[in-house]
Amino acid sequence: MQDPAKHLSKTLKAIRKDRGWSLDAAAAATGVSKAMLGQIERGESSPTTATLWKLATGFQVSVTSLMEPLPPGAEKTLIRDAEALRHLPGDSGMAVAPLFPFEPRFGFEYMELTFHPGYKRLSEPHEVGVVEYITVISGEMEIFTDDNWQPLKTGMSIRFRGDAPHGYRNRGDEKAVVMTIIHYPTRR
Amino acid sequence: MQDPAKHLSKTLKAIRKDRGWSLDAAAAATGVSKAMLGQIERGESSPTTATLWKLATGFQVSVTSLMEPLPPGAEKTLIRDAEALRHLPGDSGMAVAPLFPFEPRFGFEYMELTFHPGYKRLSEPHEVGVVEYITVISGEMEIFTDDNWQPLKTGMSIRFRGDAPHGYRNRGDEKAVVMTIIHYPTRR
DNA sequence: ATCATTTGTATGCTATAACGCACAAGACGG
DNA sequence: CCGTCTTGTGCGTTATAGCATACAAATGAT
Repeated sequence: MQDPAKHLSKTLKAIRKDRGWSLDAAAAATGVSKAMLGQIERGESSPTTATLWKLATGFQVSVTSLMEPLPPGAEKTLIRDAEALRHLPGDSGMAVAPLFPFEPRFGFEYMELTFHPGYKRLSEPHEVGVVEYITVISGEMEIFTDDNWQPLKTGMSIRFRGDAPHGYRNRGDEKAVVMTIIHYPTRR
Repeated sequence: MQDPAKHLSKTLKAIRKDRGWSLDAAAAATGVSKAMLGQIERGESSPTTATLWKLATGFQVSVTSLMEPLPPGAEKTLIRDAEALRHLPGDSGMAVAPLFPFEPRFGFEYMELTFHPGYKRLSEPHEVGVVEYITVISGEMEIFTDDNWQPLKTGMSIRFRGDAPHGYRNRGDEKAVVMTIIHYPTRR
């Protein structure tokens, strides 16, 4: 997040110009007076949430896009090798390769997990609203969710609530490798 | 989006109560007077973007979470089998299995791509702010980004801008399978 | 019980968001 | 050159966001 006022004024004007709208046209579309629109664009006024709402709906954009400067820049290409990142935390039986850690602007983390034969773990519910994605890359495993164990073969994916009791286990005799996305709602 | 006023008042109070803060404590943390805080929580006042900013930073949450009602709930567990979903669009040489299509509240789509030997494709830049993640599940391939071809072996991942010219090719003699996440910025 | 402390709400006041209208600068055609 | 239209900005008024303070109800301690 940054200073919102400057961002708001700039993007608002940019959007309007992009559509070729005059202040009058924008006023008609949003229900906000053109005088106020001009002041906001010039940074002389900081609108209330009510008018912010009118602006967003009138322009058909999200409130977020008006408030949060989206690309915090520095969008560099990143390359990760799971082989190099993989490590065994504490108890083991499982290895984790944190490919792309959580970043607020994306809202999720992305990693590779390896479950060795016999591994089993029941996880406490996370923060409310968390959603987990799992794709089985090799081997087979089972996910506990909605009160039963769900078998997943290679190539299968599952999406389930992370804020409910859930678990992972590998009852096969070869290791299971999965890709995991954990999406957090509230921090976005 | 919904009526923001009610959402704001409710969530603001919920967050404050969740932390066990009094109006005084919240006022100290945010820099907004407790009288105003009370009015906002009661829906009697619609704050300006400036104070909305103070609230978000003081409570250490995103502006978005205060403005946009997040998950409409009903988070059912979903299971996808790439084998069943996989299909070849048009020209072919590539197969796509759309595991989890785009949903606004998550902000990304998630799919499996298969590139057959000899496949090559240069992609036009997408919408600005788009970021792509690719993990090579099997085989090897190359990604064109930042003006050169980046080789990726099995197990390697890359993250790059989708709003710049980029491409995919498979110069090996076995097919390459990758998992792809395409993240869209604040699209509505 | 009584007093002190902490809670949220109500009050009066100032700053400013928001409106409608009027105005000045440029564009275009006559 | 002169109307006429469109653009954005300036002005005066009203509505309300925002603050500081005072107040009433609840909580707690002795």
